[in-house]
Amino acid sequence: MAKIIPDKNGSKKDVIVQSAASLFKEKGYTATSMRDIAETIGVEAPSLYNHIESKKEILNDICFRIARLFTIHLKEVELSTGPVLSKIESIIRFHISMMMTEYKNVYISDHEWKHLPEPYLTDFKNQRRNYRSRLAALLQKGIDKNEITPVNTYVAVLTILSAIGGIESWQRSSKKIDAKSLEENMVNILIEGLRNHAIINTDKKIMNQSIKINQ
Amino acid sequence: MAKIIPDKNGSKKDVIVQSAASLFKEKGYTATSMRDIAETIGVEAPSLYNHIESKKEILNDICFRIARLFTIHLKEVELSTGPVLSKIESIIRFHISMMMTEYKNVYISDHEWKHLPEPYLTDFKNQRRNYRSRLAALLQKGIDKNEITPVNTYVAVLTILSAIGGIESWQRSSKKIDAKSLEENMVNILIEGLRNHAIINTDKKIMNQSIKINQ
DNA sequence: TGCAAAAACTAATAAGCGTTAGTTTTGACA
DNA sequence: TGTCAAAACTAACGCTTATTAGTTTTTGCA
Repeated sequence: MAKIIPDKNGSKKDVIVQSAASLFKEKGYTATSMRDIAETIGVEAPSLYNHIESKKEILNDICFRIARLFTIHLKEVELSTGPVLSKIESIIRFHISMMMTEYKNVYISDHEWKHLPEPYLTDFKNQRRNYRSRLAALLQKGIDKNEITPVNTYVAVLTILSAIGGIESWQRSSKKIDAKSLEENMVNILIEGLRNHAIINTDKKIMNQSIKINQ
Repeated sequence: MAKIIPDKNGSKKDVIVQSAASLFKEKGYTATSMRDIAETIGVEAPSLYNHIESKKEILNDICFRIARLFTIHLKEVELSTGPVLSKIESIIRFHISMMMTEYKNVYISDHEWKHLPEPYLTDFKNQRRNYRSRLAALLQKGIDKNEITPVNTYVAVLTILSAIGGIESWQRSSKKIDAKSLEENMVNILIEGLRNHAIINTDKKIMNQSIKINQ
């Protein structure tokens, strides 16, 4: 009789959720069965229900935990001081670091949220819309201050988010290119794409200084 | 007794494939049933099999048709003359125009290819790898010629492709922003992010001229 | 109009799905 | 060691799946 071995947290549920996450990422939520999840853990499918409510609950846990982490960081950046372009850079770097440390879960949150059950689906979509609006507002402030080149903020937000979200190999990045270099390249392309290159030199010094997160 | 009304091509299969595409885009391939597809057309599920081989064949048709269109265009660009940055711009604009005219199908080709059956899955992945390699080689040529800022070409390719692929609302873009402005904003962010801003002024004239596609 | 082919239908298949019920095993503690 | 709850198990439910078989209807043409 096999059993679920708890992780360092002591939570058997986390073992199930993270095993499921691997399969959701690889095969998609719908194509992954409870029997698939059970098999990778080494138990029978009904045993999972001693620890979780339903398959949908697993997806809920993944999507909302990731959404919360992003929202918390955005709040911190909004409350910080410094040039707008540096704030944007901080957000970009946070997204990249999330891709490094939480790749599977971020991927699922990005690609499988459609299968969330109501009313959670509506809630999730609202949170996402809210996040993007606030990011767009930040960009607009940068444009107003001549730090960022005049651009449609709606397009810019989606460009940034999907560019980062689209890199498939953040987690195994050591193969083709090391993580730090991956991050610097990506930040550079996006930040230079947004920077207002028409400004005078004295402003550049201001723009390149980094923000201070208020703890 | 309902029936399938052929489109202007005269092909009933195309009606099935495009109806399926709408559902695949909305609910995902696995979550879409043959009964779902049949219902939107107004027939019973088994009737579909008079025109198609299987559900998998539908996905195959969609993914490989889109892949072919991109490959054809890339070949044209490779055979054309002009500055590399203009070639890249042409590719970006083609991707954007594909998002406008073939949104559903491009989305499926991007997001549902995992469910292709072997050996088509392997074939598709090879085609995609090949496409990206050739795009990276093009970028490298631009870097060598000082048109493009030195950057990891692997990262740049994925940044470009996923940025374009990630804009979710190309087809209903008229709501928030018109198509032309969407395109110009996106091209601007990406091209400026790649441009080598350290070069001298006389080079700029060359870089801004457009390429000539050899017909 | 009559005939053949195309294309629709109904009924049914075997397989797989998430989940529940009821039972047995396990592990921690008295 | 005996007890009790936690957590595993087997069996099965009701439902959905893609697809096939066999039949009926529709369509295009002589």
